[in-house]
Formats: sequence, structure tokens, C-alpha cells
Amino acid sequence: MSTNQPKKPSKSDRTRAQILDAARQLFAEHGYDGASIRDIAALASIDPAMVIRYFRSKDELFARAALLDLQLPATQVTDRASIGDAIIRRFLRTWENSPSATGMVILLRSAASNEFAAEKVRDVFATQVRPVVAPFGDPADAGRRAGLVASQLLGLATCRYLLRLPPVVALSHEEIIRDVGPVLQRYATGAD
Amino acid sequence: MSTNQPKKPSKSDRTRAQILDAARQLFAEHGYDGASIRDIAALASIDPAMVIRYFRSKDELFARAALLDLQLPATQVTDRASIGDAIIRRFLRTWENSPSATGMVILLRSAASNEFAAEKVRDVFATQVRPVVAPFGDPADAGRRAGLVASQLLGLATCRYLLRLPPVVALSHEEIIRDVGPVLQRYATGAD
DNA sequence: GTCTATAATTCGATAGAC
DNA sequence: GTCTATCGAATTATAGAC
Repeated sequence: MSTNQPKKPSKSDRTRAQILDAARQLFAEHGYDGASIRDIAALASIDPAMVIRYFRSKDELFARAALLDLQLPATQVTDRASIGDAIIRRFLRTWENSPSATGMVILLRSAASNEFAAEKVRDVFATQVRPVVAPFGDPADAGRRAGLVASQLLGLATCRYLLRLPPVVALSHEEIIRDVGPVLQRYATGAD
Repeated sequence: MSTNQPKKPSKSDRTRAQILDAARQLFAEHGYDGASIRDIAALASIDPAMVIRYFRSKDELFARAALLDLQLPATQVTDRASIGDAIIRRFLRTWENSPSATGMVILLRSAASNEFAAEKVRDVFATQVRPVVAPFGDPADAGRRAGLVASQLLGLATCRYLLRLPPVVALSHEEIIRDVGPVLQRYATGAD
């Protein structure tokens, strides 16, 4: 019991978790530029200097905050007839359950004016939606089909979680599944 | 011919137009926070102090830059069978022809982390898409139908003009009209 | 009208006492 | 580990010379 236990119970590095929580909240609300280290420190009730001490820079803190818990499990590929339904259900589960939801909001909000975040969004959709959509239509068409799926998913996310357009916020899960599912089905399979 | 002609030919207030052009370009590229008055002045090849002299503040400059030429004429309402097609064609005309296109990109990019811009986007879609969509389905459903249309349109704009997702950028006008038009038709009319 | 100079903030990051 | 104090750079905006 001298120095390291395999399972650190909780040292004063609970501070680290507090900083990360505060950062995730403020990055999600105001984006990368809008959230200052001072604001984050104030929300975490610690000194601004500690933020730099625990994380080397604001960039590193942002990367940790945005990428934490963002490793989304792949959509369960069932059969061709229900791929649209499966995608939209997975979307709702990802975006409406923390902590993945917070990470996605952070990324999408910051992507508008931060190239690092924008590149990460492109990467997420290249690794998450394209492989899911690819097997269900003409392989030569995979890019177009995945792009259309992404446009609808990102549009829904933008309206519902970023801009908070009232009629889109008001949609129930059932309505979204019923209305958007068939569209994704059409886009994913390339049916005309 | 002493002071004012009804039609000012062009005084040194061509400077004003230069500032506005530079502001629109940089706001569109980097958003409100990312574009500084110094950068705008440098691009316009004038002194930063002149920017404040011509426009009272950065906020006022942004408002001018973002709202200029944003008064979109209403979509021509033809008949119920072609409303989806009409909306997507109007969308492409608006977003791919300056100067309206620049104004929309400025607004959408800044809306992610600027509440003024976000409110303006909500306002644009409340006055532009809702009235167009409303007459073509159950009036009690107008909010939901307009919200779904907005989600697809904003998603397409986000992927194509902001994030520049390669497969979405690659889509031709014909492909967009063919693929997205029927989806908007379905959303706008509420057909299941 | 255009510019220099600068005020007044705010930012990220560092140094060093305790 | 935590803090005070501060640096250096960037920002918006103003005052005043020419």
C-alpha cells in the first residue's frame, strides 16, 4: 500500500473529473471559442491555473471533452427491410443519452467554426454511417447514399439539439421513427 | 449640384462596400467570433478604425452583413403534387447564388455559437418554410411538417456548405432534386 | 476622411510562494 | 496540490492629430 493501487479509489484527482464535467457542459453550450478556461474553472469551483495543470492546454482539454465516450458501437445490421428503422433508433439512443450526447453536441456546435471539430465530425460519419449504409445498395453509390443519410441525420440533430427549433424539439421519439425512418430507408438502399 | 444628388454615383463610400464585402466573406468562412475587425479591415485594405467609424460596432456590422439580401421571395406555390420539387429548387437557387448564399452561410455558421444568429435562423424558417408548407396538409400538423422539412434542408446545407462533407458536396443539382425532392414532398404533405 | 496611438478587456499560459 | 500574481498577446473601441 505504498504508492499505486491497481484501482485508484479516488484521490484529489476527483478535481480532474470536475474540470472535465464543467468543460463538457460549457463546450456543449457555447462551443470551443465561447467557453473560456476561466469560465470552466469557475463552474468547477477551482483555480484557472489548475485547468492547465491537469490538461496541458485548452486544445487538449477540448479533445478529451469532445471525444470522451464517443466510441459509438456500430449499428446492429439486421436485414435490408429495416435498415432505416435501425439507423434512426440508434440515432435517438446516441443523441439522447449522456454522455455520448454531450460529446456529439460539443462536436457539432464547435464544427461550425473550428476545423479540428469539423474534421472529427467528418471522421465520425465516415466511420459510423458509411459502413452501415454501404452493404445495402449499389457499391458504386455508397458515397451518395451515405451522404444523403448524413444530411438528414445531421439536420435533425442541428434543428433539435443545437438550434432547438420548437416544432422539431416537440417531436416525440415515435413521430421521428415513423416519419424519418422511411426516408433513411430510401436513402440507404438507393430505392427510387 | 451642391450637396446631395438623388442617386449618389459613388463617393469615397465605396469604402463602405469594401468593408461589407470583406466582412461577409470572413464571417461566412470563420463565423462571428472567428472573424476579427482587424482581419476584416486588412482584407478590405483599410484601417481597423474605419470599420468602427462606418459601422458603429462589430454587432452592427454583423447584422448588416448577415441580413443583407436575405429577404427571400416566397416560394412559388404551384400545386400540391409538385411542392417538394418547388422547395428544393428554390433552396438550390438561394444557397448557390450570391449574395443570398453568403448571408445564409454566415447565419448558419454563426448560429451554432451565437444566440442572435440562432434566433435569426429560427425566424427565417418560421417565416420562409412554415407558410409555404402549411397549406398542403392537415393545419393541425403544420408545425411538425414544417419542422421535418427544415431538418432536411438545414442538414443538406450543413453538410454541403458548412462541413463540406465530400459525398454531399459531390452531389449534382439533378441528384439533389431527384433524391431530396420526394422526401420534402412527403414531409410537406404529411403523407404516410 | 484617414491614420496613429492607446485605452480597457479578456484571453491562454507561466512562475513561484506556500 | 493549490493558490496569487502576472506575462504577453489578442480583442473591441475611442481620442485626437493631420
